[in-house]
Amino acid sequence: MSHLLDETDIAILNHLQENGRAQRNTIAELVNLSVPSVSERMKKLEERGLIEGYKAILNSKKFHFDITAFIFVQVDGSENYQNFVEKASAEEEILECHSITGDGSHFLKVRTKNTGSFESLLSRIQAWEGVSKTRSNLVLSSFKETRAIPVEHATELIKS
Amino acid sequence: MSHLLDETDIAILNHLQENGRAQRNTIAELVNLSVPSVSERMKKLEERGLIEGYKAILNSKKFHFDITAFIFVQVDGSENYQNFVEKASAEEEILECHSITGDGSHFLKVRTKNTGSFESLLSRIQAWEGVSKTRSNLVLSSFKETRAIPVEHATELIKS
DNA sequence: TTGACTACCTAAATTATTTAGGCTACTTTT
DNA sequence: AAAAGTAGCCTAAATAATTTAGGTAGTCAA
Repeated sequence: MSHLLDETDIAILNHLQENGRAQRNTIAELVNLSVPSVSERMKKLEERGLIEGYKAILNSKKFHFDITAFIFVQVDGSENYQNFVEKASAEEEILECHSITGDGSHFLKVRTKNTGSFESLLSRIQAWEGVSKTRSNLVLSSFKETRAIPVEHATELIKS
Repeated sequence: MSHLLDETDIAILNHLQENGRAQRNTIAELVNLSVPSVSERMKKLEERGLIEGYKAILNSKKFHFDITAFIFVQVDGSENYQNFVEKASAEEEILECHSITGDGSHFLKVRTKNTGSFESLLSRIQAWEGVSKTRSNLVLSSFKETRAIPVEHATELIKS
C-alpha cells in the first residue's frame, strides 16, 4: 500500500490550512522541493480528497452578523427527520446541523445579524413539522474558531 | 461614506467563499470586469478585512477523525476563565471555544480520532483549574457544516 | 471649470504554473 | 538476477496568470 503521507505532505497541508492561496513557489521553498514537485503533490492531495476545497473566510463581525448561537432541537418522530434536515440546509443562517446523542435529537449552530433575526429564525424552526422543543445558548464571546485538522496526528496515514 | 459593496463585490465574495483559489480571470468573466479590476477589488476586500483569509478545507473522515462532539463546561470562579481559554486554545482537538449564556460557562466543539482520544481529552479538560462540571453530546451525523456568510444579507454594507 | 478622486480599461512587463523530457531509486515481473 | 515498470524528483521551455503602467470617463466639491 502506498498513499502514505510523509513530512513534506504534512507541511504542505498545514501550510494550506493556514494560507489557502499560498503560491507553489513559496511552498516549494518551505519544503525544499522544486515547484513542479509541489504542484504534483498538491494535485494528488486534492485528487485523493484529502483536500476538500479552498474557501475564503469572511469576517462575520464586519458583516454585522453579531449573534452566534447553538440550538438543541427535539424533533419527534423519525419520519420528520428528513424534512427537518432539508429545511435546515436551506436556511442560510444555519451554519451547522448535526444529529446528536443525549438530550434533543438535533443540534444547530446559527449565525444571525441581531437578536431580532435570531428570534425570527427560532420561531421559524419551531414551526417545522415534528419540532417539539428547543433550547438555545447564545455566544457571548469566542476564543477559538477553526476547522484545522492536526494532520500530524493522523498516524494511519503517515509513513515511517 | 464610500466603502459600500455593490453586486459585483457580492458576487466576488460569494465565489471566493465557494472556491478560495479561484483565478482572477475566471472571476473577471463571471462579473464582466477586466482582470486588473478584479485584482483591485479583491485587494480592497482583503485590506478592509472583509476577507480574513483563505483556508484549505481538509476532509476529517479521510484523516480518521471520527468523533465530533460538543461539550458544555462549567468553570467556577471567573479568575479561572483566562487559564481555561488558554488551555483550550492550545489543544488541537478543540476546534471552538465560546463563552455562553445559559447552563455552563463555556462551550467547546471538539474533533477527535476515536472514543478513546475523546475520553482522554475530556478527562484532561476536567482536570483544568475551576472546571466543576461537563456535559457532552456526541455527533451521530452531520448534514451541514459551513462557515459561509450570506453576504447579500449584510444590508448595512450594500450600496443602492 | 478646474482639480481630486474613483473605478475602469488596454497593453506591456513580470511572475507563476504547467509541460516535456530525462534521471535515479525502488519494486515487481519474468 | 535482470528487465521492465513506477514513483518522485529535477531542469528548462512553453504557457498562463498577475501586476504594473499609463490613460480615459464620470462624479463631486471648491
